[in-house]
Amino acid sequence: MPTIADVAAHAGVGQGTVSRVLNGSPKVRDATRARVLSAIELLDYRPNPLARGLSRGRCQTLGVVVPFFTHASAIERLRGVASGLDGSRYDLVLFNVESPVHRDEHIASITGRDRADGLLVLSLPVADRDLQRLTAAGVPVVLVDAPGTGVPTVVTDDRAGGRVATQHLVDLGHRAIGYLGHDPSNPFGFTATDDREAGYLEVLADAGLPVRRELIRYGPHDREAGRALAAELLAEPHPPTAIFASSDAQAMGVLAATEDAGLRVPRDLSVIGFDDVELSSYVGLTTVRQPLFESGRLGVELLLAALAGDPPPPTVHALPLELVVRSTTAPAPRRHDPNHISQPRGNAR
Amino acid sequence: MPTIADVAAHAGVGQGTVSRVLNGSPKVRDATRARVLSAIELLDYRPNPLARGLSRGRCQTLGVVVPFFTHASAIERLRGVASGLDGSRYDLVLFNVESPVHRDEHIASITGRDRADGLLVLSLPVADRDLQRLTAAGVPVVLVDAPGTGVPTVVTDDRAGGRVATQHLVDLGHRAIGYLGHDPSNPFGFTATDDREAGYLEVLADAGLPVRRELIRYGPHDREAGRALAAELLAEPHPPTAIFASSDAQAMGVLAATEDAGLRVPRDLSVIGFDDVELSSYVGLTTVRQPLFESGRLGVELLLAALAGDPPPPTVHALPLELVVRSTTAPAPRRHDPNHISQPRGNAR
DNA sequence: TTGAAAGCGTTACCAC
DNA sequence: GTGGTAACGCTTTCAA
Repeated sequence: MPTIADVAAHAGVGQGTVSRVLNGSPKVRDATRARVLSAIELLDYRPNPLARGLSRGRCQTLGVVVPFFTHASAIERLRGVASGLDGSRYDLVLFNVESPVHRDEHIASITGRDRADGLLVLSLPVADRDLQRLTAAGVPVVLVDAPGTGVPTVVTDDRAGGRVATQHLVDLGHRAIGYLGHDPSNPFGFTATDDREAGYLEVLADAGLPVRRELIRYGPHDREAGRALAAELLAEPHPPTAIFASSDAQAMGVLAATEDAGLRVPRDLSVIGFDDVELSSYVGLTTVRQPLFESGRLGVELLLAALAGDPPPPTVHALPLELVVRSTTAPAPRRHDPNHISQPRGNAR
Repeated sequence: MPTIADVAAHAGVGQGTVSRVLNGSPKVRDATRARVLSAIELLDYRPNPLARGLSRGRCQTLGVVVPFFTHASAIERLRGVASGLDGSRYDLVLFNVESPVHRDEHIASITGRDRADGLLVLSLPVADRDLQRLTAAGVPVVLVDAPGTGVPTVVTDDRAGGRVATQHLVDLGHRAIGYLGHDPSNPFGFTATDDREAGYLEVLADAGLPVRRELIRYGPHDREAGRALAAELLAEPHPPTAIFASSDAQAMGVLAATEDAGLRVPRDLSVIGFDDVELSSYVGLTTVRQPLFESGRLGVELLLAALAGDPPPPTVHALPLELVVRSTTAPAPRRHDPNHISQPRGNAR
C-alpha cells in the first residue's frame, strides 16, 4: 500500500503538501496540486483511515444502537437512518441489542471519538451519567424514541397516541377494551409503550369505563407474544370486544389468536395496533401511524448537524401521529351484556 | 482521555509492559500485572482503537455489503450475520447498496485492513479483479448468494429451486405457468433469479410445455413490482393459471394483483414464491424455502475463520432448499382450454 | 506556498 | 520480565 510519503516522493514535494492537497487546502499552487494529484493517480493512493483518524482525533463513523434491529419497526427507522447518511462521509456501525447486557456493553464501549464520532440510540433510554460522559468526550448523542436529558431527542407523543387508539375504540361503542404492551419494568427500559398505556387508561377514565386489570397483558413486541397474550384475553370469562396492541407486531399476533379461536375480525373483535409498519397496510390493520422512517432520518440529521459544528440545542422533536383506520376495527356488537361476544368460540385449528 | 503512557506512569512501569498486560502476554510478573491492572482501573483507561488499529494494521471491523438491506430477505440474512458476530470482537459496518454506483464505490473503498478486516458480500457479484485486489491486500472476502472465484462462497442451488417450484405447479396440472423474476441484465448483476428462471424453463421443456415469452416478466424484487407485473400477466388474452415468482416479495405482489383483479387464490390462480421470509408463513404462501438466516450465519463464520488464520478453502457451500406447500397453490382448473380461467374478471376495487 | 518535524496512541522489537 | 524506542500513516504547527 502506497503511503503519503510515497506520493510526496513521486511528486517531489513534502508530505505536508500532499496532505494539504488531500484536504482541499487552498494554499497550494495549482501546478503543485496537479503534480501531487497525478502522483496520487499513478500510485492509486488512498489515505489510511486509521492513521487519519488517529491524527485528527475522529474516526468518520457513526454508531447506531438499536434493539432487535430485525424487527419491522426498527428496520423502518434504520431505513431513515441509512437514507440520511447517504452521501455523507460517515460509515455506519451497527450495535445490535438483544439483551440489556448488550445495551450497556455497547454504550460503555464508546469512550470517545476513536470509536464513533456520534451516537444515535433508538428506542433505548440512556442513563444521564452515560449521556454526560459521552458529551464530555465530545461524542454527540441523539436519542430517538427514548427519553434522555441534555441531548436532542426525537419522539412522538405516545400518550396522545394511546389516547387516539383507545378513543377510536370507545367511539365505536366498545366498552371492554383489552390492552397489550410491554412490561413497564422490562429490563431494557423501553418506555414508549408505558405512555401508550397511560393514554389508554386516561381515555377509559374519561369515558367512565372501568379499568379491568385482567384485560391488560404484557409481553415482548413480537407476533408470537401478541398471539399468546391475546389468546389469554380471549379465554377470559368476560373477554374484550376490542384490543389495543401497543405495537403492530403484537397486533398481528392478536389477529392470529383471533383466528385460532375461530373468531372473526372485526365482527367478533376489533383490533388496533401502533406503528403502521409496511405489513399493516397489506393486512388492513387499523393502527396509529408513527413516522418511523422520518424519526430515523431526523435523528441522523440532528447528529450530522452536531458533527458539522452546528450543535442543535437539546430540543425534543415531537413527530406527529395519525390514526389510520382500516379494516380491523368496527362498531362493538350491540348487546345487553357488553362483555359478551358471539359464539361459537371453539378453536378452529 | 488517559493514554497508555499515563497508565505506565501511574503503575511505575514502561509502556511496553502495559501493552503486554493489555494483550494478555504471559511474560509479565503477576505482581507487575496487578499494579498495571489497578492503574487501568483507577484511570478508567481504554485503549484507543484507532491507535491500536494503526499499529497492528487492522481495525477490528467487518464490512457487510448488502443491497437493499431493508428488504425482508436481506434482513433475514443480516440476522444470521449478527448472530454469528455476537460474542466476537468485531464491529459490524453496514454498506447499504441501493444503486450499482453504491456497490462499486463501497467495494472500491476497501483497500486494506485499515477500513475493514474482512468483507462479507450478500447477493452481489464481485468482479474477479476486486476479489484479487482484496485478497492481495489481506482482506478476506466471503460471498453469500452470489458467484465469485477464489473465495469461499455460500449459495443455494437456485436452478434446482426453480425446478422444484415449477415442477410443483406442473404436478398440479398447470400448463400455463407465468414467471416473474429479475431482469437478467439488471445493473446490479444479481444472478440468483436467472438460475431460478433456468430451472423454470427446464421443467417446462421436460414437461413438453411451450415457453410463452409473454408470460415471463422482469422487475425488482419488491411487492409493488410483483403487483404490476402480475397485473400485466392477468391481463393477457390467455392468462396463466399459475405464477412462479422468484421471490416472496414479488409473490406478495402477485397476491395483491390477483385480488385487484377480482380473482381468488388458489382457485383462479396458483402462486408460488421463493425464499420463505417470515411474512410468507402468515400469509400462507407456498414457496421454496431458502435458508436465509443460515446463509448469513455461515458467511460470517467462514469470514471469522479466515480472520482467525484458519483460511477456509475457496469452497462453494451449497445450502439446501425445501418446497413449502401452503395454501396458495392448488390443482389447475380442469378445462378444455387450459388457458381459460373463470369469470368474472372485473376489477373488484 | 512549501518543507521539516512534532505529535496522535498503540504495538513490537531490541536490549538489558 | 521489563524499559526504551522505533515504527504505523496521517495532520498540523512552525519556519522559511
